[in-house]
Amino acid sequence: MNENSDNIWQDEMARIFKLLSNPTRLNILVLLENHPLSVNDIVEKLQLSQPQVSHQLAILKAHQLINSERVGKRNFYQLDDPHILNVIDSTKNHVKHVIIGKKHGEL
Amino acid sequence: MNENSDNIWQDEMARIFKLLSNPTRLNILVLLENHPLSVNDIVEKLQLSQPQVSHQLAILKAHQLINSERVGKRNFYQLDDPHILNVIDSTKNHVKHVIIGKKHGEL
DNA sequence: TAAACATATGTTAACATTAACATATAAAGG
DNA sequence: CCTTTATATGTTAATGTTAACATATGTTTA
Repeated sequence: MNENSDNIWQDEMARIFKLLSNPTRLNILVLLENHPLSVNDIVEKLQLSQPQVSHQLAILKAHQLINSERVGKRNFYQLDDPHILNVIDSTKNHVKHVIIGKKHGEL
Repeated sequence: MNENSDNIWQDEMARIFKLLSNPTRLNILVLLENHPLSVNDIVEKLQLSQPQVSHQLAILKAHQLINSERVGKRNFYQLDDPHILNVIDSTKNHVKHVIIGKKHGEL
């Protein structure tokens, strides 16, 4: 009956998935899983250009996946919603499933 | 220490998220959450062209998110990996979080 | 307030994705 | 074996995304 009320979320969901579908952004999110980091921290850890990191951070922030706090000269970014870690984690499980063993029923 | 061993999955994860980032594909997956459906079933439920549905089904199948079985003239598709439902579900939670109440700590 | 540092923004070209259409294949029934 | 039904595939144009670069902004400290 309200099997259809979920449709409301689908568009927004697609938007979230699009955010996560970029390896750079995904890497950033995973880095932030443990602790807040400055832009430069991320630049160094991921070996990317500063503008690119800033750009992706801006996108992630615009969609409320992360937030930032200024400390002196530096901007520290951190995850804004722990749920997103669940998303990433669930996907990790799916990926393991695909990579390791192929299918379940079918072989 | 092996905080880095997860990096192996990130590329494949990004690929999965890309699959989920298309509203059409997402709609299809959600439809299949409950029961296998033929191509035409999906066409009717989603009001899309048959070629487009077939095309997206092919993509989903190529990435092992669904599989198909021929019954007479029809091809029935179903989810191949229940994990993917967890991914969708986790994301639903995140989306609710964003839409309903904005942030947690910050207000 | 100028210099140095940290980060953000704007622009554009390369590339990837999607949608729309025509057409091809495959099975079933007459 | 021809027709109908169900689905798949190929092609192309429109659109969206990413990466790379130059440059701008904001903060601190001398």
